[in-house]
Amino acid sequence: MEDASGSPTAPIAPVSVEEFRDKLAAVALDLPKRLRQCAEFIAANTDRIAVSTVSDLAAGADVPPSALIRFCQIMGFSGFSEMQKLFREAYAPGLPDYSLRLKNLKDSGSGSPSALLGEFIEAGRLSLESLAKSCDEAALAQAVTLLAAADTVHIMGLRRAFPVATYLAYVFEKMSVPAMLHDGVGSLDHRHALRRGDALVVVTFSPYSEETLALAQDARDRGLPVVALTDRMTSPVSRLSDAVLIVPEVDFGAFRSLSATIAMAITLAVAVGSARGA
Amino acid sequence: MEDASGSPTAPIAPVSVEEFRDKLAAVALDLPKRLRQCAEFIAANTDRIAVSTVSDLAAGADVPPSALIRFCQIMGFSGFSEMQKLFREAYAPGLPDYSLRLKNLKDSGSGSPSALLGEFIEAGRLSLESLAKSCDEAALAQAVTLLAAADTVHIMGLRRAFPVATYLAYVFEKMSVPAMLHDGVGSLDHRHALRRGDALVVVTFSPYSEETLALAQDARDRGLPVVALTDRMTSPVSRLSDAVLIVPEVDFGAFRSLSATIAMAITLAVAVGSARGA
DNA sequence: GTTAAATTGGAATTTTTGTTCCATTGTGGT
DNA sequence: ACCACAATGGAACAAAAATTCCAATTTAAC
Repeated sequence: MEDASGSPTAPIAPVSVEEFRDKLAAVALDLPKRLRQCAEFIAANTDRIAVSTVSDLAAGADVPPSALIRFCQIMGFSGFSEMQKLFREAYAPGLPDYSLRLKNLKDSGSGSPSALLGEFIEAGRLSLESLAKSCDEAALAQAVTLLAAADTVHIMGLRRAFPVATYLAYVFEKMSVPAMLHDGVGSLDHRHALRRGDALVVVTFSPYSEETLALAQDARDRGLPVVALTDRMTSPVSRLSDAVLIVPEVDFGAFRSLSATIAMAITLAVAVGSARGA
Repeated sequence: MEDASGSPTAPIAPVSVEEFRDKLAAVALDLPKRLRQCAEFIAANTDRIAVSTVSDLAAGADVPPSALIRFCQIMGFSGFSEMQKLFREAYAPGLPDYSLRLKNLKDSGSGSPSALLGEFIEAGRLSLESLAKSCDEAALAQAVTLLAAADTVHIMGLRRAFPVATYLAYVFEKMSVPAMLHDGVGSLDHRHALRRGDALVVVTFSPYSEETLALAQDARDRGLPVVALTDRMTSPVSRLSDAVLIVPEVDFGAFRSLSATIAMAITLAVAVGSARGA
């Protein structure tokens, strides 16, 4: 800790990408040759820092690795690793402590209702962000195509998937898409409602209910298109479906915020409605 | 190149992220437990492969590092490093900020399903943020108190509120809270199910359905506590309720994402369940 | 032109990370 | 109940990366 006041360059490390750029611009001007090369190369390739090694970047800047390290220290970091950390965290904000967050969620479950609400809001927000990143566009497009071509769209989902199923049915109706909601009441009574030219949407999360899987199997046997809205790619409906939409929902114990699932459901319904030209 | 034909799992490593996803979906289905955990975690966090170490990812998937390496080999790579290389090369710093990315989504292909999904995600996120700010803690606490003291909790909500009502019913059941879901099928048949000592939760949004309002009025006349989950302070249920929970849902087009409403519903149910259990 | 200070390159070292291997555990079939 | 096989976890190992250090070189000052 000898840099308390005497160092020519400020010893405080940037804590954000913006601060980093500012400091870089400030420092770059009066720097010896090799270090300036570092500064210029880094300025031009800031985005590569997160995924490169010291030697990669050093080679790119045409300097020895040690020079690059020295540059990092001038920027205020202890070394390259610490600098890289900044960029790695900036790339995936919020998600690194995913599992940690769930733990916090459980711990604070016994607190006040509004604290609980805060946690569920956070869970929902995480789910939505995650969905934005991991959405399989091809599968979504495929699902829309299949459903848009169907005569009647059948919807099946029980237990915690039931709210989603009812919501889908509601929006389909609003969009003038012929849709039928299957509840599990009279066991498999409704399966004969599936006719040639129809399509089936199944919504199911672990633990996957037998009735839902049975209906999907039935539809598949008859050659009808099946679209699945589920939680895991290894869900048993995957092998029964022509399009599988994975929604990465953040659970709290047995409970599911459904934010991402609802977003996916409404998207599906509206896109299908539009595609039909209704 | 010794992998020409003999290996049980296809030995050809993906050369693009798309190929990777396809292959992942193909192999994930028949995989033992730990390896499946790997597959699912990787599927949900594909974007973090480029900037993480083996132990980071293994910890996230809750498996030992060796299992993750084995998974990489099953995917056709020689090890983790080779797999990571693919993602480091494909690394595009195109998503600096979440909200910015959504803005781009709106601007670009406003007709495609994934653009639409972006819209709904954003709407949901805004709703959740808004709820976090505007939550009436006193009303929430009051609602929990009322419902925790009730014998049976009755739930009513139609049309677009119906999914929320079914969700509430589901979570109450999970929390061992005696609950009864009123659907509007046989008109007002169920109103006699409301008995002394019970409480009612109504969920209703503009335009407020007559049946829901009627049931709330009925409960109030009989002196039963009524909790309302609604969209406006000026909603007609307000004057009929002992606790009014306002959820500021952001609409997109004619549709309601329900993210904030679901978050409020699950909070209510879990808080009531805890209060009763304690 | 000589000397002192600063800068540089690269070898040596330390730390971290990735990979392999084997003993233990679990599972399905006779 | 036993055996054979597959899967698993973790310790030992190997590889690679980051960091330090010092001798060689350059630059600036007198």
